[in-house]
Amino acid sequence: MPECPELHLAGRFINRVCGALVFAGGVERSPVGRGPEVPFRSEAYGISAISRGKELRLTLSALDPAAGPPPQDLVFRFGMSGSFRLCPAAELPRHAHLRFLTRESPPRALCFVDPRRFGSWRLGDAWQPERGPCVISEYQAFRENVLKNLDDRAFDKPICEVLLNQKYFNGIGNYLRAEILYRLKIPPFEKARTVLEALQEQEKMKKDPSLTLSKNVKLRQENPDLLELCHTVPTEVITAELLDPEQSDNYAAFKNWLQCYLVPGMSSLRDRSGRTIWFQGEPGPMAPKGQRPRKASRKKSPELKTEPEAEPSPKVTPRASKQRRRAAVKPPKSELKEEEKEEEADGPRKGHGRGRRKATAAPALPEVPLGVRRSCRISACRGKGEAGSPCGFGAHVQPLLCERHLLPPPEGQVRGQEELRQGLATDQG
DNA sequence: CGTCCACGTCTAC
DNA sequence: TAGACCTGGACGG
Repeated sequence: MPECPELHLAGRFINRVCGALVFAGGVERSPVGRGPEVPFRSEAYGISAISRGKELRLTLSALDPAAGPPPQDLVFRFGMSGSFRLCPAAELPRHAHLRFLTRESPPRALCFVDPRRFGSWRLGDAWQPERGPCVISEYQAFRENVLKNLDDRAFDKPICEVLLNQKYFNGIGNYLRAEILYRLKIPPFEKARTVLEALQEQEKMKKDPSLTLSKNVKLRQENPDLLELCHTVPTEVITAELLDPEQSDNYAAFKNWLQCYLVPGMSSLRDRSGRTIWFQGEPGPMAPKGQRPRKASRKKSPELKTEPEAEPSPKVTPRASKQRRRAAVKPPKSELKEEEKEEEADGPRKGHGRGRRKATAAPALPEVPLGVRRSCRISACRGKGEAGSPCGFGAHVQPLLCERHLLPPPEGQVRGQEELRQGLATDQG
């Protein structure tokens, strides 16, 4: 669960739940984990955590500093699927790549779980130097870092792409960028510098000395700018406790909170790095060409078919071509070995084993009209009792949204922001 | 069964 | 600026 709210909540979880626990022994690492062995061993140690943007630092400290080893720091990134869980050491979840064992009997394990293994850890206390200040915990520094560097070529890009640049927006990810831009109805492919320079102007107005302090505060709260939202939107997720690491199978509140990302009725496009940006309204001047905004509808393709959608340009989306190529070029390297290792590392599979795909020489297809891929893959309403999936909230989003909004919004008409306001803890009164 | 898609970086043309 | 790196859920045939 990997944008700054998830990292922050993971840290809070570790401090609250593990703060009272005593850990013992060495740190276990699965052979496929994307990080080094941890050279730390103590017969009684504690674990504390702190997050910064999309990184999380753990500190292992012997309870008796005089007798034990010196403290060991570790900095994690969660990739697309990383998380921390505390569970009985005898029932490790699959993909628990790093484990800290408690001294209890029976012991439990604090696990870094990461099915896709895009996450990693490094030894030492250093944050990744290229990453900017945290949008949550270092708001002022974050803001200044952006506004002082608007001449950087990085801001030549569309705002939606710049929001993923961790040098300036450490902690923002794909769902947050959509939610933030949506609150201000900023076209995602407006040039970043244009958006942010305008913000500098507003800055001056807000510093108008004729305003009383309280009026100024009110003005700011009622008219948050883009950079403020980069702080308050993720903070909403945290303070409203939408994502509870102890209830990792319950994404109900979070799904309910999303106003734009994955929401039926919203449009989406691929940005220049192939990531899906969700938005409402105009895409903006720098929108990639050859792609038409796609409406996410609750229903699946049949009605889309009726719409004549012959793609005028033969252009293929980057993603499409990418995936086709991957399918075609599939040289599995020494599979058996990998499979065994994974088996050992991640424990027995729960369900039906899915045999590895053979390298079927799927021929590289010629370009396919976009319309073919255009159909909405968001599932239809399924009601609540759906079994929880081990990771990812995407699969859960739809049912809940449908619960709340029993009817889909008519095409083209989207719920107003106010209607959706959740009265979350950002109001400060 | 196969294809598409996912909360993120990295590095190699 | 494409891939590469991965697993697994949803969906279509």
